[in-house]
Amino acid sequence: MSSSTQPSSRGSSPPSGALPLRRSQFTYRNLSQMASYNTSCPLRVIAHIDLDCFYAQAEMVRLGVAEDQPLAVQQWQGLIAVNYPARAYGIGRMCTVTEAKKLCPNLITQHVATWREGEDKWAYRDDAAENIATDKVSLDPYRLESRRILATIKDHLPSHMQKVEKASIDEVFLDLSAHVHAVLLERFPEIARPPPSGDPSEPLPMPSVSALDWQADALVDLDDEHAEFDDPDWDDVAMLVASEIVRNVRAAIRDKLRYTCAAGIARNKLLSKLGSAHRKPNQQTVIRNRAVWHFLSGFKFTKFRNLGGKLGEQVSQIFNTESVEELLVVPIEQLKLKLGDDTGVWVHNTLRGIDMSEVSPRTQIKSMLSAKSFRPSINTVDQATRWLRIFVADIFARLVEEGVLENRRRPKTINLHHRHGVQTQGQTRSRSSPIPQGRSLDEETLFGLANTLLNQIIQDGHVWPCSNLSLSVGGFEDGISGNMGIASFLLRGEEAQALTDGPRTRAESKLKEQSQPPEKRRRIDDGGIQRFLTRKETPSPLDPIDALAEDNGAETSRVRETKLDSDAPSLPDEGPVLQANDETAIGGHLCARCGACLESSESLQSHQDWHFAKDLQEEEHGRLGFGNQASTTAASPHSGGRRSGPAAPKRPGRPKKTERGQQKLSFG
DNA sequence: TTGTATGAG
DNA sequence: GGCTCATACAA
Repeated sequence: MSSSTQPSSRGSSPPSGALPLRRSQFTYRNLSQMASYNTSCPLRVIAHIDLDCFYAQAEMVRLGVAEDQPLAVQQWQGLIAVNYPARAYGIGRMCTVTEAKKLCPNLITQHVATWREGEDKWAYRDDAAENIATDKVSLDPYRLESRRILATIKDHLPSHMQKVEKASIDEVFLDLSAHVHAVLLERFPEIARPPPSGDPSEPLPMPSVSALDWQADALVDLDDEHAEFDDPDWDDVAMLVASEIVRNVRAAIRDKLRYTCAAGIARNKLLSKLGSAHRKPNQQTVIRNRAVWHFLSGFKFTKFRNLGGKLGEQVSQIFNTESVEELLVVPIEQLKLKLGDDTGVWVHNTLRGIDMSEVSPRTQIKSMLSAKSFRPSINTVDQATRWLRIFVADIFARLVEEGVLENRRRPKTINLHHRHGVQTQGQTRSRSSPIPQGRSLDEETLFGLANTLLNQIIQDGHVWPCSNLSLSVGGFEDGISGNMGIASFLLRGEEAQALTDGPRTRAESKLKEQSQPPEKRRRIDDGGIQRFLTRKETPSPLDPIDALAEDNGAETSRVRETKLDSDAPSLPDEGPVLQANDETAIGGHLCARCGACLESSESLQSHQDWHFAKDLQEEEHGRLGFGNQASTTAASPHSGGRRSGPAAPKRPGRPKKTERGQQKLSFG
């Protein structure tokens, strides 16, 4: 196939004879769509940042070992992360500790921190591996480091343009569209002016540069033969700017925290994620729109997000191939027929690198779980109860970090899962119950609830032997900071009144509703198969509560705004472009802050007031830094760890890329 | 609301 | 494999 099968590729590019008056394939409207994070904007720029073998790096930083020191993180007799120096010795995932040591006698194998019955805090213990029967793993040290990294990332983005989604403990997505938009206007004054014709659908002039300076570090992924002859258009320039931003963010993470990471820059989450996995340690990859087809064609689709499991298996069974290229020729009707309409359409789009899913500005967790697999199974209520104590201690400590004590956030439900039988098999059951709201939540209360759930499970019989138990809390809700904060004076009448009625009452509920579209809660991020492009009429006001929340300690004292009316007025921007049938907000008032589409200027104003209030609220109880609260851990820098083991996550994608064409001048 | 499955790191 | 997380869907 050629790039013409690719949606966004410059399908019909004029003969390379350079007419100075050639127009961009993008319009003024497309440009302004960037400012509102319109998911169908063809100039959208998304980045995915992925820490290199995160747990291993965290231990390296904690222990202060040299960068080239082989190190692995051990969990019982296995390895859960291996740094790159160790991988050079052939140490990988499935290595046992002894094998790893044999391969590299110099290897440091640091065991993860553990909770231990009788102790009230997790800690790094020299004898953890031999105490699998009494210890339980704690990943807290990594959660804390994850927060520091997240804060650093946010610190290096403009306070009103931090659209960051924490995808996992060591990954984030950034929607850099608005940020890049601002940089473009600044660097290219010719497009900062309104369209000469006054018509937003007028094409932009071509960028005033004939070649882009992709720094060596930001490797561009190739094209097929001819595409490189086309002059760069605005999407290429946008990618370049984003690549600069990402390079700076990575440098900050490295300089301040001593962590390296890989990154991918592309037009959506799907592609940026594939991009970050493309060149692994400490590098970044740009996938320009014109290179998408070439980049994807070499993949097995089972490498794509959501196709790595049973769905992918099902697809490959039905069509008898795992190749993207081969599946690409299957008509969409065929996909719909075999997979169902929604899934069929989703697969069809995904194979083509089309993904309109939002970068959901969520950095807070929604549930927390503490679990233990019992190597020798446990067989008594007493044993189970003792584990519950540890689970509760673990979870409660984390709840404190989340601000339960200040009633900042608290969970609504508690669940206990149980697995009967041996090892990984055996049926699992669970029981859950609401967590009484009202009074403050303490450790004993939690323990009582957990015990009740345990008793319920026991009553159902078939409990012993038990091979796994896990306790989790979820359904977190934001509370109102006790002193009915500053936020309240911004609220009008009844809302303000309600605020005083007590924690988390109608006022909050109301605000919540307002921040989330009517019907259900809009599915902002990925997850489900369907729902990807199809809809998206009004850009959802991304749950602002979550949005800013986690900017913990970050001293990002934000300043008032309301500004950027400059781009807001571009209001009803809609995205023709991508064939994906998505018309967007029509005739609404867009909030430049979050992309929400309000019906009237009044509601827009009110909505912006809400942002203001929320900001103040956040500012008020500015979350404290995390670094310290680790209190418990005896961060004693001892090095002679134990064994080592397998590797870390992902790996470099396999596509065969023909690197080429990039360098040249920079902006005029 | 409660419980199970799936997918991911 | 073990330990977390998130989400969709069924009961």
